Formats: sequence, structure tokens, C-alpha cells
Amino acid sequence: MPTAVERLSKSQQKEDTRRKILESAAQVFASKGFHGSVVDDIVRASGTSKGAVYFYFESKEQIFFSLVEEYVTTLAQQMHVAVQRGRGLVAQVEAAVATLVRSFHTHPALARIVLLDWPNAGAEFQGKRMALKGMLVEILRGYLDRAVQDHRIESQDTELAAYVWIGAIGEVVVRWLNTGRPAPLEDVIAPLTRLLLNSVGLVPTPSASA
Amino acid sequence: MPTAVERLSKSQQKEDTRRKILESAAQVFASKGFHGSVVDDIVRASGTSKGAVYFYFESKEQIFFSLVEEYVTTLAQQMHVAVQRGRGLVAQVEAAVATLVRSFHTHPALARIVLLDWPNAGAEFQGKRMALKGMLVEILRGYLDRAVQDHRIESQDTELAAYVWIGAIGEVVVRWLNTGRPAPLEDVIAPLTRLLLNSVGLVPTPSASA
DNA sequence: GGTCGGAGACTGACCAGTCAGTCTGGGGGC
DNA sequence: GCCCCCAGACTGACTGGTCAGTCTCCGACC
Repeated sequence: MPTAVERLSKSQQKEDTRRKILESAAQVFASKGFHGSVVDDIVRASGTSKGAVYFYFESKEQIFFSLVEEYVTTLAQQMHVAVQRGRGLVAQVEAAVATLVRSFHTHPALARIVLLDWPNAGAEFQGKRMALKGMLVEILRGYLDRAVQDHRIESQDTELAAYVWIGAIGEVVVRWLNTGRPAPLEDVIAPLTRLLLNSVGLVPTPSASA
Repeated sequence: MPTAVERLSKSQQKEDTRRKILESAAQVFASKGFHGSVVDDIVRASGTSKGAVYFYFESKEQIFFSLVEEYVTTLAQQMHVAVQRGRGLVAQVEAAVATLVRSFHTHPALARIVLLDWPNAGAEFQGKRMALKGMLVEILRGYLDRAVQDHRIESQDTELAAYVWIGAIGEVVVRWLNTGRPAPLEDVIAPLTRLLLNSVGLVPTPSASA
């Protein structure tokens, strides 16, 4: 006889199972990589069954992409919100960088998946990958374009700069994932932001206003 | 009865087979990724046999790693040579960046392997990966440290800057691999170098001398 | 006839995905 | 309020295919 506390409606249980599978998958993929992980690992970690996994997801790949897509979308939204709050161009850029870095910091498993494990095999999924990364690039590029329009920085290839920024941030996070340095990842935010702002010719004065 | 023209000593033949296997493996890995490639693909592409492949290499992974190690080592040497030739710090940095970009440009298959495949090739590879990447980072970092000593740039975290540079270059090359832009990859060398030099506070004047 | 580079059929482990069946919550009839 | 029924969530043994790596044999050269 289950206690009232443990009661869960059927639909709650259902959502719960899906969540558990997804969360376990994140852990498993992060620790063993996509190809190193076996669906049975996810089954074991989630305390469900193979049937349940295939009830909610079409395939192993689909689990992976649900994970990535959900995360990247959230990330883009967070960046957007953080930037809205920032007053002044420099502050906004700082907010964008800080959001990315902090998010990776709090979700190392997802960071690992997004930055290291993203499988490059499936040609169909290569498109999605480009699209999702492009989303982040476009956001950064938008800020840079605005900076150019406002004559805050010289006219330049802002798309290139956006890719450079994404690459730079990714590499720094990867270093942290692999070596653990710097101890709190957040320590890189300030110097990293400075490097990025410098690169396009924006001087990182503390209180600049667009 | 083989003609005299076709004559090859046994040892020449031997070296030839090994080369063919390695070159074919580069093509195969580049087009299908490590996990998507099957040893029989390499056998087919090289026009040899499974026996030959396993005569020269211990395992599929070992083929992959031979490829990567050889390439990265060559790359580091080329960078070293190119930089030696450069007169002045800025020119040296330009030479380093140009060498990396040009090498990836002329060896797109290897670029693909190193930049896209390698990261998710398996946990055993990560250690070696860090080591080899560290090699490149140390080279760049060396130049930056010298720049600091010479008071050409402000004192800063040069290791971070080196990672930022590597990440930036990698991302730009990956964009080229995925989208084909910019048409001749070499077009990015100048603006990319400018971004990188700016990032650490080095003004890219055409004829500066240390 | 011995050795060595090479061929390619074969093996066995591994694993994504299936499916026939079980269990359970809750809706509808009384 | 009770019970019956069944949708549909969930189970896990099983399958079919794949593929890294092995083994045996062959032919060329010494």
C-alpha cells in the first residue's frame, strides 16, 4: 500500500520517466562519450528498462540530440536574457560570455557532450549541428554588427569575429574539462572577456555606455 | 616476368604498402569519421588486404593515432621553421598562424581528422590529444611570453591567450571544412591574425621589429 | 625449402533495436 | 462506492547484423 506522499499520477510518472532517462543519458554520454556508451548503460543508470527507453525515444542518436538541442536552445535564451539586462555594449558582451561560461560550469556533463562528444558521423545531424552553433554565432554577430553601426568598433568581418569568439570560449572550457584549470572556471571570465573585446577593438572600460 | 621498370626492392615495396595504407586511412577517416569507418574500408581504399593492414598496424586505433601524431609533429616543426624565418614579433606570430592555416588548407583530410574526429575518438586518446595540443599551445605561449618580457605587450595570462588562439584558429578552419567559406581559406589569414594580435594588445603594424 | 609480405575467409563478441507479454491506474458502468 | 476492464506504460530476453581482429594459406624471392 503506497503512502500518500509517494503518490504520483500516471502522467506525472510518465514525465518523470522521460526525465530520468534523459538525465541519466547526459551522465552516461558525458563520461563515456557517444560511441563508448551503450544503450544498456542508460537503461541501468536510469533504473528503467530498454523498452522504456525505446518507448520514449526512437534511437540512441535521438536521445543524444534531444539532449543537445534542449541544452543549446536554453543556452541561447539565457544569453538573450542576460544581454537584455546589460547596460552598454561592453557590459552586454561581458554578459554573453559570462552566461556561456557559467552555463558550462554548472553543467559540465552537457558541456562535455556539446563540446567534445558531438558525433560528426551522421550527415543528417551535421546540418543540425551547424544550425545550432550558427544560432550562437548569429547572436554574437548581432552585437558586433551593432557595435560597428554605432561606430564603437571599426568595420570588419563580424561573422569571422563571432566564430573566433565561439572557438576561443569553447577551447577554454575544454581545457577546464580536461585539466580542471582554472580552479573555479569563473576566473577566466574576466581575462577571457578582455581578450575577446580587445580582438575586435573594443576597449573594456568598466563603465562604458552605448 | 616483371619488367625492369617496375622493379622495386622488397623494402621499398614494404614502405610503399605502409604509406598507401596510411594515406587511404586518412581519406577514409576524414570522410566517415573514426567510428563510421570500418577497417575493410581502409583495406578497399588502399588496395591491400586485411592481413597487410594488421601486419603493419596493431589496431584500428593505432592507425588513427599514427596518422595524427605524424601530422601534428610535422605541423609543429613547420611552425618552428616558419617562425625562425620571421623578422620581428608580429611577423613571427603571423607566420605561425599562416603556417597552421595553410597546412590545414593543403591537408583538409587531416584537418578534418584532427579537428573534428579526434575529439570523440575515445577516452584513451584524450591524454595524447592533450599532450599534442599542449605542444602547439606551448609554442604560441613561448612567443607571447617573449613579447611580455620585451614589454611589447602587457603582462597577462599567456597560457590562456594561447588556448584562445588555438581555439579561434580551429573554429575558423572547422567553419571552412563545413561550409567551404571563405573560398580560399587563405583569405582568413590576414583578418584572423589581426584579431589574434589585437586580443593580446599587439598592434599589427606591417613592419615592426622586436 | 625457408622466410616474409601479403591475401581474404572466418570467428566471436558486442550491441542497437524488437516484440510478445505483464502490470497498473483510472474511467465508466452499475 | 465498488468492480471490471483495458489502454498504454513498461519489461527484458532475444535477434540479426556488424566488425575488429585472427588464422591459415599462398606465392615470390633468396
